[in-house]
Amino acid sequence: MATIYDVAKMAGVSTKTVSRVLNEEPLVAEETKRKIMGVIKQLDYHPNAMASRLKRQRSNIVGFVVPYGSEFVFQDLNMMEQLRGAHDVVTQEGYDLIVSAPINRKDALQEILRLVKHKNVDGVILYPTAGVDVIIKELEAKHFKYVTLGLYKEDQKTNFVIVNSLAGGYLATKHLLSLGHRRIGLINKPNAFFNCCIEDMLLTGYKTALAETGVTLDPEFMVEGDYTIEGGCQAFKSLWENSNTKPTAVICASDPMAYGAIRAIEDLGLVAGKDIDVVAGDNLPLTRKLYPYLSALTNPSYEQGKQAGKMLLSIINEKKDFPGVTLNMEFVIRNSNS
Amino acid sequence: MATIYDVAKMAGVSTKTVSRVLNEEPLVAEETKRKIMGVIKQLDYHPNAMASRLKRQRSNIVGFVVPYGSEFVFQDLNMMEQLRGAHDVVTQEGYDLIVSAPINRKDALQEILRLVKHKNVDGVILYPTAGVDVIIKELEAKHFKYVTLGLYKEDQKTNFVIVNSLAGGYLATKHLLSLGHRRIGLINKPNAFFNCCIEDMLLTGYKTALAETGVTLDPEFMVEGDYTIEGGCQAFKSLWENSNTKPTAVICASDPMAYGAIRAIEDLGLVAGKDIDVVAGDNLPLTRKLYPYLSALTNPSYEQGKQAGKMLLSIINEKKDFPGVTLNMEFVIRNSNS
DNA sequence: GTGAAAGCGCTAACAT
DNA sequence: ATGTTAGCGCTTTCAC
Repeated sequence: MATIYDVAKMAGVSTKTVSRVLNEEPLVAEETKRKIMGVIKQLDYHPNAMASRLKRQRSNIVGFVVPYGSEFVFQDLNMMEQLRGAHDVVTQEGYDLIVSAPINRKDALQEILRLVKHKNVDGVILYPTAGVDVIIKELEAKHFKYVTLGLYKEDQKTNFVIVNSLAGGYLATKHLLSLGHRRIGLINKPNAFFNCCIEDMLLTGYKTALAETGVTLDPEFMVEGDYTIEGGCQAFKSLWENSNTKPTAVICASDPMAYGAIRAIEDLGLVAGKDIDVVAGDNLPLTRKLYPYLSALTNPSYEQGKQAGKMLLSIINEKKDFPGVTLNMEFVIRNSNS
Repeated sequence: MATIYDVAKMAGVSTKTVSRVLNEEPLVAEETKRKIMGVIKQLDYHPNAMASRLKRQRSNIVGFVVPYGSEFVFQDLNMMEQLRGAHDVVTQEGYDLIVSAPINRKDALQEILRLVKHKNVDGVILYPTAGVDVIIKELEAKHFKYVTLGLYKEDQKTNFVIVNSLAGGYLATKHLLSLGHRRIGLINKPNAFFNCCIEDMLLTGYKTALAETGVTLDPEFMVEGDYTIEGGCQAFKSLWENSNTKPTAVICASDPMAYGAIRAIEDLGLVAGKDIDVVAGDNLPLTRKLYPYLSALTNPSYEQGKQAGKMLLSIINEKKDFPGVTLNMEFVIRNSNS
């Protein structure tokens, strides 16, 4: 493989001049430049990234570390959307993206440190999970760059991108109320799944809308799922069995749980979207195709990943923290009477 | 950040000895080793990956390049399964995985060369798409390492992992025949989607099974989808409209097409799995959860990714090509009368 | 506008 | 069993 020396020699210039051309620095005579470019093409020369990284002390790679193991992750379409958003924005800016999905939470924490301490990456995007606060303290002490998808502590002010579901929850509930529903189930996310410390805004929106309309809150209608299809199915069934007056509609905090709820509804011999109105929680592309009639909260997970990637690059380049960003969940009404 | 010199100085040894300890070479006295380990811990020293890579001329990173843009890719669960398989096996072996999903095919080809020529990665996993043969020729000329997921030319002998759907297609058809079906639709993959040059084994299996049972092949029952949900939906509808005697069962070459077919069936007021038997083409985890009653071909995409990753590492480490691997699609019967 | 030489942090010959 | 020294291929002072 040709090196910068070969190019320099053949062009009859110094390596520095070649380097200048490579890095598009000014102050190179047009002619020298043309000549060098010619030699580069002729030798099919490509600067060795490893060498320039060592010298620059920059890998131009960012890491995306996910907890819970690859099995979970690559099938979680929301996470994939976040990943996609991060991928798109960092590759756009000339960075590469390393994806790492260690098998369990403890490994994930170690993985973050491995990537960063050995200078494998210039920064990481990570999820707040139990124990992550210790890791982040260490990152900060050593000035390693990171962005969290969610809050890792209540008073986190910087370096995060989160989604607030308040408006979504409110609008979804309002919508169902306006359709005449008075017994609205809520299959919520588990109380401490990704982030341990933010208020449950979906629930708040739900409660607010009910209160505004003068509908009394029935604890029987609020259950927890675990974000999965099975969880949604079970949750709906327990909702149904344990409530004296059956719900006529249900809001699910995630799309997979909505899939599960729909299956549960069908198992009861009812028709989702007709006998029981269902609102999905993410509005994934897949959902729009599988159940086009479903009204849905819209989880901006792609945008979240994108913002996180963008923020991480800013943090890396400007060597300072950035204020956190909060995205809002929206709500999309679709025709439920298909 | 501490360097190997700091460690060497503090431990009162040479950098080489520290290096020996780091790389777990033998021939280091137990005591020196212990002392060095102590210093390493004390300084929280971590070898700089960029430096060792430059010296070793190895990045310890492999690339996974997907065509068709991130939007397509991160929502394609089969591709994600392949990615997951590759991820799991390469991370296990101490490599990192760069995922790159350029927006169009032409970019993807350039992306492969970029990753490899600049020594960003030690090798790439790639898909055979139109034009890839030129790229691969270049890779081979420069001894860059690669593995293809599919065949990029008819007579490819090495460095690929493919899935043969012959047995799956045969068994699926046989199964439907044994249930009494005589008019079996086939929603096949488009004639040249990923790989341009392998025989359509699914079709062969289908035809063989029909012939064996003495059922005459009806061209009306064979349509092409485009791998997507919408494509499957449309394909089933055209199958239905254009056939004089309607099919009573349908085999879909991919899971998303099965989802689409099911929607089409429902749109006709029929019940999938009862009025019309549906066989899905991948048996993705999601499918098992969404439509648990569906019999399905089983696309070993996770295994495919794993094998590809493994093969790539072998190619990198042993500096020679490896014979291609063919995995078989299997067939899983589930209860269709739910 | 261009070049000489030092050095990023590690590993590998080749000593001893 | 351990140390010395010379790079890996680039970028970067600083000088001209």
